[in-house]
Amino acid sequence: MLKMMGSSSRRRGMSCLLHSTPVVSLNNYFGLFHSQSSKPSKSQLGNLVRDPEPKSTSLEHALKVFDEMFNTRPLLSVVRFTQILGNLAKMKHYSVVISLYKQMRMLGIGNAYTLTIVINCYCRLNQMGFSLCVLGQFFKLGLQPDVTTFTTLINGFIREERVAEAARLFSKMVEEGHCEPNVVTFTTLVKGFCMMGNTSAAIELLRKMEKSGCKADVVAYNTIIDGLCKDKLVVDAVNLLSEMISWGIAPNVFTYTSLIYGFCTLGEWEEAPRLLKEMVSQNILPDLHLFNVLVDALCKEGMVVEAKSVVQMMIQRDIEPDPITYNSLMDGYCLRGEMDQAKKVFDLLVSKGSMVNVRSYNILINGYCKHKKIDEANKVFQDMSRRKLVPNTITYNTLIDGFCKAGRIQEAEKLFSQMQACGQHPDLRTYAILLDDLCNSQQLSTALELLREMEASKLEPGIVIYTLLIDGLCKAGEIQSARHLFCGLSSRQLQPDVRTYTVMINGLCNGGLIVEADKLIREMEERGCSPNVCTYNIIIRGFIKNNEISRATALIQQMVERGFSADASTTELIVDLLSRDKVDQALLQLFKHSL
DNA sequence: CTAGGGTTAG
Repeated sequence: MLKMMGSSSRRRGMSCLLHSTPVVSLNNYFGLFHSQSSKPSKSQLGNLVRDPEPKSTSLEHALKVFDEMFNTRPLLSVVRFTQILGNLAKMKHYSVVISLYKQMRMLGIGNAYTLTIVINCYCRLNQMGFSLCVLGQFFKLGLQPDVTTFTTLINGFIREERVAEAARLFSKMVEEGHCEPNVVTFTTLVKGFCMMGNTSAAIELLRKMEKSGCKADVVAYNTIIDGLCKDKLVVDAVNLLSEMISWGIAPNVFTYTSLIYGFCTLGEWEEAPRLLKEMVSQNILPDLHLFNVLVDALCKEGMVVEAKSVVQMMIQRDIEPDPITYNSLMDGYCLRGEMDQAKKVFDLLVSKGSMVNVRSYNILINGYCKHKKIDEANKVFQDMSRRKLVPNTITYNTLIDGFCKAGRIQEAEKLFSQMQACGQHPDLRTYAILLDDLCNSQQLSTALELLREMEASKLEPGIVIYTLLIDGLCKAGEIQSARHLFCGLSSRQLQPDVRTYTVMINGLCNGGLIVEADKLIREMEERGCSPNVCTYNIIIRGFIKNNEISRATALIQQMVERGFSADASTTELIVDLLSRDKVDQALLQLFKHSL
């Protein structure tokens, strides 16, 4: 049932192919850039781009320079040291920066810039605790953190999705008079609000920033436009585009990437070529990142042929597709079940040097699992070690799920032990997969044991896990235990969500506990959790089956009023009811309206 | 010499 109530309802795979023909023809995508003539020859470019190890060479160089600097007397200026640290940080050698800084500190070298770089490195390594320790060092060394330091810390919290703490630090910085936020500080927090899906708070903050005399720039607008597009509020995003242009702020390739993504996920395919034309006419050239977004959007809707034509176009424009491009394409083929094509893309990645990565493997393994080719999936999994690639938690979860769905529980359990032995930690999804399977095969005591194992480990089972178990218990007829688990949620600081309520209501209905089910659907509403279409269908079916016609009628009315409609099996029950003349004309009328 | 924006898998 959990599957039926599906979480992210993003349309995937075949369904859309059946219902919609792509609006945009290949010619539209191809024809776009024909006006642009001069292109550099590509073979040389390709060689340049594939410099085997640019990172490590400059890393070695930097380390050598640093070593000499440490041994030079008198010591060189702190600025020289800090410059190199900054460059290493830009090359993402965060832990290297940190260890070099520790050596610097022993020699007494370091200023506010140095410390800010170090804070940023800890943030990038998701080590906010250490970032805050470095903030403490400012005061110990008699240095003042500035707006950049605070912005870096705010960004660190946001990277860990700790948006409330980010906002608190922002206020603290202002209220305690440390420093005034600038456009970067505001934009950082705006991003945090967007990440939480609170785009209206993000826009409010943008307005507040402008009122405080701090002008928005292209990055600030891009951040909000992107947030809106991800929330499918593309109309609002386009309005902000007009607004920024009216202020004389020119959009760039980031702006267009977000907008194209937004329109594509709405299925408004004709907008992508239009926007591409519009940007090219303003001399903004699409880059690899933008093309990757387009390829992925097309693939997610099953339009792999079109995606492939975009890839052709990239190559024509001397933008080399990267592993991300090919991984998206592969996933597109997997979604359609065209596994031979997916494998071809995979082989292409392999042939292009070592462009395959763990993610490529995960995509292919998932494709095989979803199309019931578990042995193929297993073969691909075995192949990873030959390429010295280490399977991660996602790899194991995918394959474990595949084995479970194929009814091969023993192999699934073997993999579970193997992942722990290999040091890949099971996460909440791992447990969800196993619990779901144990529930489906009625092994409830094992499931409860696994729950206890989770509770004992560092992983805190979330509401999803409890919902799975409540559902399992209900289906096994253990309503009392299910109810007990449900009631215990609040003492575990967990809020039931719409699925938890629905699962519990379903259990109560199946157990004939109609009054209690009726009470629960009211209670969820009172607690700010509205029933969805699934909840209504389940409870209405439950009521009809228990011959509670008047309760069912009331809920049908409520459901219709809220714009939901009955699904096939509920409809069947209602039609049957009507044919047996069990209900009054009012319900008949109501039901006609709902169809 | 330090901070902010767009992409892929369960």
